[in-house]
Amino acid sequence: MFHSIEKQLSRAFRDHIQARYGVDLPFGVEQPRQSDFGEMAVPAAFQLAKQLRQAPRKIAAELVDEVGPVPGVAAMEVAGNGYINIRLDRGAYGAALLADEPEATVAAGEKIIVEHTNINPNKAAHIGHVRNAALGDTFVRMMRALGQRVEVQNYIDNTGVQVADVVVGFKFLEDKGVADVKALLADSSVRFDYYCWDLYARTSGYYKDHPEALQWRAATLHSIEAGEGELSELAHLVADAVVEAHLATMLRLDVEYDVLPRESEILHLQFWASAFEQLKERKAIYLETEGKNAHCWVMPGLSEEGKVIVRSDGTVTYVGKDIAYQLWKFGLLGKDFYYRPFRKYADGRVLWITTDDATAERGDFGRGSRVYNVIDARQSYLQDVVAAGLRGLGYNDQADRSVHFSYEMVALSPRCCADLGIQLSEEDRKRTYVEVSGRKGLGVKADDLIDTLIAKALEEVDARHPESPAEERRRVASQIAVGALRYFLLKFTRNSVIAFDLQEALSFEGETGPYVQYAAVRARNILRKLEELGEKVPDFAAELSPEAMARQLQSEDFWQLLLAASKADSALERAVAAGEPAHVAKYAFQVAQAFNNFYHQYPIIHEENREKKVFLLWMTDFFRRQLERTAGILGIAIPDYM
RNA sequence: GCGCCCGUAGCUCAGCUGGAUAGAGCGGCUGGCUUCGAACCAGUAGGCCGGGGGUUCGAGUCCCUCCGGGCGCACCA
Repeated sequence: MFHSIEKQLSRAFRDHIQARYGVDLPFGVEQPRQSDFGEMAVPAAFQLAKQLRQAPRKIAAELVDEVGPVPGVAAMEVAGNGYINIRLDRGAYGAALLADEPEATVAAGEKIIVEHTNINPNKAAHIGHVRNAALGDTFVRMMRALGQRVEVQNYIDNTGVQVADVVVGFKFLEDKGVADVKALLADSSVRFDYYCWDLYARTSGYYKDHPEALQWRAATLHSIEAGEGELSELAHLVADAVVEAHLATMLRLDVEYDVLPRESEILHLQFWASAFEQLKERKAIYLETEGKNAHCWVMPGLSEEGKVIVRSDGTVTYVGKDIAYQLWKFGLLGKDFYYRPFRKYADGRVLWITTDDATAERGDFGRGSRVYNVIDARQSYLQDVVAAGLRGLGYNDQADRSVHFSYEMVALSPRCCADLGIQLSEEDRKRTYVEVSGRKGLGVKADDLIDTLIAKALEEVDARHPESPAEERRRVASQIAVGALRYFLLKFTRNSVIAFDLQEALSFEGETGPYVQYAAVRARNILRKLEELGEKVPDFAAELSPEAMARQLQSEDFWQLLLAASKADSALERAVAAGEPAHVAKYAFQVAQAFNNFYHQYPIIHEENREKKVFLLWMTDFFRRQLERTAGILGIAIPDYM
C-alpha cells in the first residue's frame, strides 16, 4: 500500500514537471527524518532549482499548487528550504489495507537464472558455503515475491581437481578401492562428507611434502576425463555421495534448487568444443606464439599477459568451461543437456539433474534473460573474464545482464577459533579474523553449527514448554536454529566480511531471527488466546467501518505502527534493486520491533471499548501477516510456539 | 606494482540513485514480570562518520590524495 502511493506520487510529480518545465527529472520519494513532517517527502524542487535557476522554496510552492490531487494523499506542504512533505489520508490508507487490495506485481515474462551454492563435492559444506546459499536463496525468494520467474541452478563441479584430490587420498594414501569406499558409504556410523573433509586436508598437506604425488592427481584427472578406470569410478562415488550430503544440509536450511548442471555433462556433451569454435571464429581468443603463454589460447584485454583459456597441452581451464556454461545459461551455446528428475521436495517441486543420456528428457532450463552468479568476491577477476568472453563474442547485452552477485568471505574471529579449539599462529592471533581454508581443513562445518544451534534452542524450548511432546519441541528448536542462522548470515550487507563468532551466532536476543519469530508467535498467541476464551476473531471488514478506522488512526502511535508494518513492498523493491537481502532482514526486524512495542503497550484482549478492541485485533492480525510474509522471504519459518 | 573491497558509538554493523537534528543490536548503567508468556519493553550515557583537499544550495554518501586493514592479479578451481 505504502509502495503503491509512493509510485503514484512519484509519477504525478514527474508527469507534472515534464509538462510544466519540460524536464524529465528522475527523483526518489524519501522518508522524512522526523515523523511529524509527514509520511513522505519529495525533494524534486532542489534538483529543479539548479536547472531553472530559481529558489527551491519557490519551485516547491509552485509544485504543491499545481500538481493536483494524488489518491491517498491528504495534504502537501512546503517545508525547510524546499522540501515537499506529504501527509497521507489515514482513514483511506487503513481502509485500503483492510480491504486487502492486492499489490500490482511485475508481469513475469522473462526468466531470471540464479546460480548459487556451487560447492565442490569433495567435502562437507562449511559456514562460507551457507552464506552463499542463504544469500542466493533469499534473493530468489525476494524476486519471486515480486512475481518474477526465477530458475535456481546449483552447479556441480564433479570432475575437478578438488574431487580428484580426495580420490587421491582414498586410493594412494589409504589404499582404498571402489569396494572399500562403498563399504564406507554403507556404514551409517560414518559421516562421509566429514570423512572427506579430513581426507582432503590430509591430501593437500601430503602434496606439500611430496610434490611428486601431484602425478597421482594428474592420473586421476586423466581417468575422470576419459571416463574410464577405477579412479574415475571413485570420483563419481565421492562426488555423488557428497552432493547428496550437501543437498541434505541445504534442505535443513530450507534451500531448494530447480536443476543441478554437472561439469561431467559439460565435458561429455562437449559444451566446450562449441564455445571454443565460437571464440576462435569471432577472434575473442588468439593462439599465443611467444612468451610465457606460448602455445596457449589467450583472451586479451584484462591484463597485460592476457588470460589463458586453453593450456599448451590443449586442455581447457576452469574459466573456459565457465564461459561455455554462461553461454548455455543465456541460450547462446547451441547445445543443451539432457535431464532426469533427481528428487521431489516436500512442496512438490522437482529437482532435475543433467545427464548425457540422449534417451533422457529435454528440459526447459537455461535460456535466461538475466543471470545472477552468486560467487564470492575473491572470484571477481574470473567473473570479469567470463563477461569479457561474452563481449568478445559480441553478446554485449548478455554481458550487461550477467551479474556477479558477489559477497565477502566468512572468516573466523580469534575468539571463535579459541572456542573451537583451533590452534592459531602468533601472527593470526593478532588479526581481527582468520580466513577459513578447506585445504587446511580449517573452518566451521555447516551441520555441526546447525546441530549446536538446535541443541541450544532446544534447551530454551524445554525450559519453557516441558509439557509439549518431545518431537514437537525438537521441530520448534530446529526452526529457531535455522531462523537464527539464516538471519545472522543475512543481516550483513554483501560486501562486509563476516568475522564469524560462535557466541554471536548463537544469540537469540536483539537483532536476530528468533526475535522476529518471537514477535510473530506473540501475534498468533493473542488470536489463539482470544478463541480459547470463547470469542471469535472478528470479521474485520464488516466490523471496522472507514469512519472507525479513521478514528482509531488519529492516534499518532497507532498510525506510526501501521505505517511501519505496511512498508513491506517498498522495502522489498528497494532491496531487490540494490541486490541486498540485508535490507529485507533489517525491515523484518523493524516490523518485529514495532509489534513488540505495540504488544507491550496495549492490552488487546482485555480492551473494553469494542471498536478499539476490534481495531487492535486487526492490527495484531495485520502485523502477523506482515511478519510471516517477510520472514518467509528470508526463508525463516514461524514456530507454533516459543 | 596494478585492480577490487573496507575504515561510522567500547564491540558488531545499518545508513535507500547526495538531502532536514548520523541510527540499530550487543555491551554498560537505571527501571519494568500477580497482565495477551520478559527469547520482551522503557529510559540513559556513548560520534572531529580514518586524515586532508575539492565539487555542490547541501557530502557519512561523489572526485582527488594520504594513512590503516583485507582480497585478488596461475597453463588451480
